[in-house]
Amino acid sequence: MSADTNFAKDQLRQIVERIERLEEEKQAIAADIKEVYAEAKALGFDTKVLRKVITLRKKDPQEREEEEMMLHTYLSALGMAPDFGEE
Amino acid sequence: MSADTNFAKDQLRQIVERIERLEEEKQAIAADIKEVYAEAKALGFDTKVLRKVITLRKKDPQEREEEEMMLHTYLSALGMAPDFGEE
Amino acid sequence: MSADTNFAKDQLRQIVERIERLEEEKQAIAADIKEVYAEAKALGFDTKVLRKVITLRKKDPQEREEEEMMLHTYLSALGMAPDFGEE
Amino acid sequence: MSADTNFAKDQLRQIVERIERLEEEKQAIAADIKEVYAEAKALGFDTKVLRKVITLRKKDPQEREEEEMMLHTYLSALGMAPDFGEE
DNA sequence: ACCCTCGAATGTTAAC
DNA sequence: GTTAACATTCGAGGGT
Repeated sequence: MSADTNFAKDQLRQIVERIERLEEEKQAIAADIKEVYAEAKALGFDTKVLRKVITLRKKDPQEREEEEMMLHTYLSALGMAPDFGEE
Repeated sequence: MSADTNFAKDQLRQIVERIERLEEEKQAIAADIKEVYAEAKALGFDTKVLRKVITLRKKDPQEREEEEMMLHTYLSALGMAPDFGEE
Repeated sequence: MSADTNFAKDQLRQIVERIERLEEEKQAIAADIKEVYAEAKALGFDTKVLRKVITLRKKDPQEREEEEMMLHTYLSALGMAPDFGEE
Repeated sequence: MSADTNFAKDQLRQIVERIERLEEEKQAIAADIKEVYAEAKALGFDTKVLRKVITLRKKDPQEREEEEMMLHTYLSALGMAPDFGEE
């Protein structure tokens, strides 16, 4: 088997290892998150609602952005956007 | 081969056919939607922005609901929700 | 506001309506598909496998084969090839 | 407002912060993984196949085999079994 | 204890 | 070719 092929093999092995290592870390963090929810539940919080809170807080900044875009939206579509002239 | 098995085979075949038929229809509609976007583009509309408009209009009713829930959210989490007492 | 702009507005409105109408139809069909899977399940079929069958039937056999070969190559490089040894 | 409620509020705040912190970390790792795939691609590897390799390595061989068997059963019923005839 | 609904994660495909 | 939207799939959580 050629040196090139062996080289490629080693590269592949390393790539796979790196990915698997990172995925383990990701899973570990996911487990931590689950744990926090479990604690919250033990403290009497409603986890379903808690998840919703997290989701909403995540989405909020996006929505602001989108609403801003919404203004440009119709204006652009109607050829009235400030930046674009009639072209 | 038993009658039961043949019966099962026929059922499977019918199920697969129905699903494939429905998926074709779904694809056809998806194609129609693409076409409308293409027309819109030809008319000078910005399709990216158009997609955003559609998305936002879809989300709006949901958001209202979610924001309403947001109020209950913290209240529930803090044991202050109207429905639940202190338990 | 100019006549042109009003015209553009109407166009936009119509486009949005057409897209939303089509998306509703698409959703309806998606619901039908779900229903068929539910029926299949009630009849004792494994929906997961059933989905795989549908997927397989969609794919081009040749492409599929090429992917399989490449997969085998990678697995071999990692010493994980099934059936065959190290070659 | 009661001391208890204030206490609950603080707990809630801390919980939310912890979760959000962990989710950030998770996202960071997800970004790292994407990066490794990008590198692999630059080195000439097929990322699609690579992802499949990773997936395969994760799965339990036994379960995998059972699924394969059931898949074969369904495909046979549809006259699509590979390698084997109608039996 | 099981099903079922929901949200997250992945894989695919189209647009630019 | 790269990025982002889209559809599908997988898994966890909650309800019955």
